[in-house]
Amino acid sequence: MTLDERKQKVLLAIIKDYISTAEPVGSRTISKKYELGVSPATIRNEMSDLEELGYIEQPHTSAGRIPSDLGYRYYVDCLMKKKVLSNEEAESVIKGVRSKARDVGTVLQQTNKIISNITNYTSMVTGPQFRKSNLRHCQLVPLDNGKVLVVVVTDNGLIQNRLMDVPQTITDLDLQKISQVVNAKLQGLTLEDIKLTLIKEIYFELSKHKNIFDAAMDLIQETLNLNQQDKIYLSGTLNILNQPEFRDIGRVKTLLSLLEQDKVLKEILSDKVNLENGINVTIGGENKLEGLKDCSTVTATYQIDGKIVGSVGIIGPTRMDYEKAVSIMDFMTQYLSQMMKDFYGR
Amino acid sequence: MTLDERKQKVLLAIIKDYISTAEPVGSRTISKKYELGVSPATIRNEMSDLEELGYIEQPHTSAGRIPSDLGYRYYVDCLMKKKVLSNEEAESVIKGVRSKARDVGTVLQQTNKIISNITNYTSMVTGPQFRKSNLRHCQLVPLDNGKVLVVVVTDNGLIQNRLMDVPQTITDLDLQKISQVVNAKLQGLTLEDIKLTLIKEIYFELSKHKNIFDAAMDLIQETLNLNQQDKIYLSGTLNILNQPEFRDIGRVKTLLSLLEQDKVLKEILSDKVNLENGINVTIGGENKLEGLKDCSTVTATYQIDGKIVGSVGIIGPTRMDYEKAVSIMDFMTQYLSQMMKDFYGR
DNA sequence: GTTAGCACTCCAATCAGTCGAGTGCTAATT
DNA sequence: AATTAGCACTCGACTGATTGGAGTGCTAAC
Repeated sequence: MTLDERKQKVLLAIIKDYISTAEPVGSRTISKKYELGVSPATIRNEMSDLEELGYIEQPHTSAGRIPSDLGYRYYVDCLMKKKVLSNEEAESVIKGVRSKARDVGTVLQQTNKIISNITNYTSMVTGPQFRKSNLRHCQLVPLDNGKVLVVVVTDNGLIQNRLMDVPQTITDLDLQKISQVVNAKLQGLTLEDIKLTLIKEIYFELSKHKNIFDAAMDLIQETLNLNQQDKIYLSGTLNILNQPEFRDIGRVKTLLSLLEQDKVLKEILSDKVNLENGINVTIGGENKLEGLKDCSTVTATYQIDGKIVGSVGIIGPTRMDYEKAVSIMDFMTQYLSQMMKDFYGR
Repeated sequence: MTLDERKQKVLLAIIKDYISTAEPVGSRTISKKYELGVSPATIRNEMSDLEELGYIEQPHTSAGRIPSDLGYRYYVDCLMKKKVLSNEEAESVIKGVRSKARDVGTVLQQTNKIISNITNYTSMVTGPQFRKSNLRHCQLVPLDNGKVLVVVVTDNGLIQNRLMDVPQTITDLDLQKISQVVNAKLQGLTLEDIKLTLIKEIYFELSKHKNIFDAAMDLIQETLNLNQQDKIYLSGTLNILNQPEFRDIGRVKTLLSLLEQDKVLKEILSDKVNLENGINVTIGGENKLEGLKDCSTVTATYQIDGKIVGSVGIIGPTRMDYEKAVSIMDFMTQYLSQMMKDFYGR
């Protein structure tokens, strides 16, 4: 559905004004603040039409209009201009991340923080997820007192370890041998591969040290699995308390409870991950979750070697500054892709 | 200061009633609900006295009375009976933790969760802190592509690791040798010991592999340091939203912002850690932090081999159910001490 | 020392009245 | 045919007055 030019202008004015003031906007305001060169009465007629078409609504008679979900949708899809971050802003972002960029975790966390600070909404990031990670190395490190440290490393750099007891009868040499066998047989394989065939083979070879081997396998499995349900970083949760639409404690509670659940965050981030462009906006009632009906989310993905490996998201009120949100997401995901290349790329 | 028996009863009644209803309590209520055998008028006189003494106060004329900080203090110190957890409750706690008790972190987290669930307040726990930890083991694990994994284990079970690049010219054997030397020289030592003397000695021995050794030392240092500024687990932050005294968004924000800062939590937990008994109650204005003036905290410590190594804390409104809070803290710290013995004790 | 009785205070809730912002309609204007 | 001025109308937000109830403090009687 396409609107004539003046209607577009009116809708745009309403949305912009409402986004910045959070108050219903009336015909007089528009004709004064935005230069359309027509009288309030004309605007009123246009508004009446726009309301009929479903793009705006009235909280009650004798109040101004506010955009409906559909109105926002039209705005995001057709009216909004893509803004690019100013050089200054970009600089400060880059500096903010670089200064602390030791490992992937910190970079993600830092990026996240910056997003929530700039936007004043809540933001979240998932770490790089690889479809299947391979076992890179497994090592049994003997400590004193019959304790053994099991270390598992995957090819995407995840490291997990666990302390375990072993009978004193097992020597360092035994451990070395186990390590060797495990590595020789399983290195480079995915979890599925490992599960499918090879275990029996090793069992045979290592039958003497069955329980140690079991423990090691346990950790390997856990580690290789862990990637898929990776950590989600969250930042700026309390920012929603600044939004006038969340002056009600009940709402705050509902939303904060949702944000506490990783499952929910994951759902938000992975919802429409397959879209071509990358940046995706979900407005108000478009959200599947009941508790997000008054919120909008902006999600995007970042890449390594052209493959999508993680996502970034913002949650704010439906009355969100979409222009800003989108432009920041755009910049940040590009930047993240860049940074990730340094860590993982070939 | 000691009060006559009837005044005590009246004060107790006011506090109990106020804790459970959050409404100022009047003389009539007391004479009806609590069996003191006297008329409202008499109660009024007593209340007037109690107010003069500073134990209760009136929000405004013609309202009932509410306990003052001093009143709560008297209650906690003199009037409150120590309750012991019922067998049922204790059972369910134990079950709740046991079922997931794989490592120390999970136990602490689980304990924490249970505390906040039972009390409906916010709770926090610090992990075991040892004054100085010793290096137990350091291992360089060669991976492919010239990557090396450095693993450091301390005697209290903390494990850290880091991936690093080394020139291809270094062989597995070199690495083994470095590991050996480092372990031989540094095992069992604290950070101070290591810093002071031995480094030069090793430098000499390993002069060929200076940069690898440097990296390893870096991680060792970091790991041995890490204990002191250990992780703090937090649970049930949103519970405060259930409290009527936090119906105001501004307050919620202040408090939640405080709880986001580890520094603040640490301060709360370590404030009076040296008291004999272990369980410590800080009421309203007794808190040093301005933002906690309307809150009370209950903190306690747990032990390993008789030494205090960590603390547990609850934060709630001043109108807190101190009896419940204290009894749960009592049980939980004992239980934690018990559990820790399994992990670390001799 | 205790209590009944009563005047008094103050909050909370309710209601009427007013104001102003904003609309929708109509008729006049361009 | 589109635009606009004018006007009646609606409705929420605010104001102020009124009322009811909970609770106190004081006094005098028991």
